[in-house]
Amino acid sequence: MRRSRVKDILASGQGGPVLLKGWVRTRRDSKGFSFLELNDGSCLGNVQALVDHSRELSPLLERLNTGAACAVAGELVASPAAGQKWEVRVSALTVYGEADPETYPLQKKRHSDEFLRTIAHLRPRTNKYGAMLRIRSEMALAVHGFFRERGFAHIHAPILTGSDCEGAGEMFRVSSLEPEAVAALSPVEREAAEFFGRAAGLTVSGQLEAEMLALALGDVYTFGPTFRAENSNTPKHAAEFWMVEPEMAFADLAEDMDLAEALVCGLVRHALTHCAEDLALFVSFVDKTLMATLTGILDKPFVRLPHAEAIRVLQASGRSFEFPVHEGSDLQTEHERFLCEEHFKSPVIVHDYPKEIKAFYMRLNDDGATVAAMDLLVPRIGELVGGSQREERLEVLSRRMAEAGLPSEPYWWYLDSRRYGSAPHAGFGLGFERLLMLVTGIANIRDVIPFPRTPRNLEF
RNA sequence: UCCCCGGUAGCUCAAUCGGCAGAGCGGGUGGCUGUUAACCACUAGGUUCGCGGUUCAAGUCCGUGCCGGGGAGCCA
Repeated sequence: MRRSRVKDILASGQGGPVLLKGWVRTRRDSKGFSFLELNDGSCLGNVQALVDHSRELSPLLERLNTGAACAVAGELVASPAAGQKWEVRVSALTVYGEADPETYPLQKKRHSDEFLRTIAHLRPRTNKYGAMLRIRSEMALAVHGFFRERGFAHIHAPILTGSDCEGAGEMFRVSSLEPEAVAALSPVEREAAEFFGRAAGLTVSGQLEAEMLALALGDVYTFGPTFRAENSNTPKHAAEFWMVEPEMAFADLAEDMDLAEALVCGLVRHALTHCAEDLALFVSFVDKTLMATLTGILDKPFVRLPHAEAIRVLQASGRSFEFPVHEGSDLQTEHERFLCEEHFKSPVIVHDYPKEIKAFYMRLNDDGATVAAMDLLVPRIGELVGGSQREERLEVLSRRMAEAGLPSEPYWWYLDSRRYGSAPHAGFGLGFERLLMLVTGIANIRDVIPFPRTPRNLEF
């Protein structure tokens, strides 16, 4: 007999013979029989199983404590008691793996996020992390669905990269050489000995490669792991995270903002319609205002305002910020939060930043002072998306690189795309984990990644 | 990396002015009941994060290291 999933059992319309395999969430003993509550990860809910203290079943039942893995076979019947629609009358029991209650860390009680992080290998068995991981999976599929519907090609940007200076952040070095062997080598010898014959690292962004493919396939996107060796110790930074990076040929900044807004709204809408049960857990136990936040995002168009206008709003607010704002200054976290959480009470897209505070590849506007960049800010998270129209004019791009102090040789292939058939194009990066934080209300990025990598944390 | 806060039983926390180490939950044992965060009784459980110092006496005060959280910067 094939095993039934809890999800299907709970939704089934009729009883009958059933085989269920899962992990014991709790066991309640009565005189003569016990209740087992089983979860198999297919959904938030459990199925209650009724086990008689018969001569055959009792010895097996005693081995089934919270956390143990087992199979129950029996009859699915309507439950006579309140609390559940169905229950399984167990006729046969198999114990796959016991869980010693003296040492099994998960108890039938609420645990702190901090404690659960120390047992990241077991926390997916809790309601909260199970729900988060199901939503994470569903959101990843929704990303692909969103772009597929719009005719974007999913492309795989390399994870190993030789371009050292993409400007997005500190890069992890990758080498196949033994550290002891390297110590004895001169820089030139080392380069020759390296696997790639040159320094290599983990990608900090697939953007440059995505641009090449957008200039061939039209509309493309990458969705993959990204690595930053920044010593960032905050609830919204991780050393390894997943980023969604669309890139559109023949698109300008306005179309870029349109896409970002559509993507965020599309994903939020998808969560509301496809993850309702798991989302309800976060509404009850993590963030009471979550529903209002999510529906608020869908309610009205995002506010869009030029950077200079944002500065004026901040100056006119009468607020005394720790970092006073002035023309040309970058927005601090306190400013971003004020704009979207207090002033507009809405997601805000700030665009057309002073060129001095943005990357070299962003398209220089006609004013010569600003670039066609945009940041999408959302309540609580801050920057969810960062993007721009790219500089497609070879001369301007070369000049901007020189101004930024970047050597042009390593970028010969990037510049080639501006030499041959260059075209306007635009794209952005969306932090997948930050999106999950937005959708679930989870406050720390370490809790939306199964095995988070942050400074000094590489266990599991 | 900087600033602030914290580290006490398996977990969440308390411990007054520096004066005998405590509770709830979880675990174990027994009881009871179609139970459902079950309930009742009993019970075991401690290098108070490490190192050094002050003191008759340190969980408590001082120094230092490690770890965790919050804020900032960097950004997705």
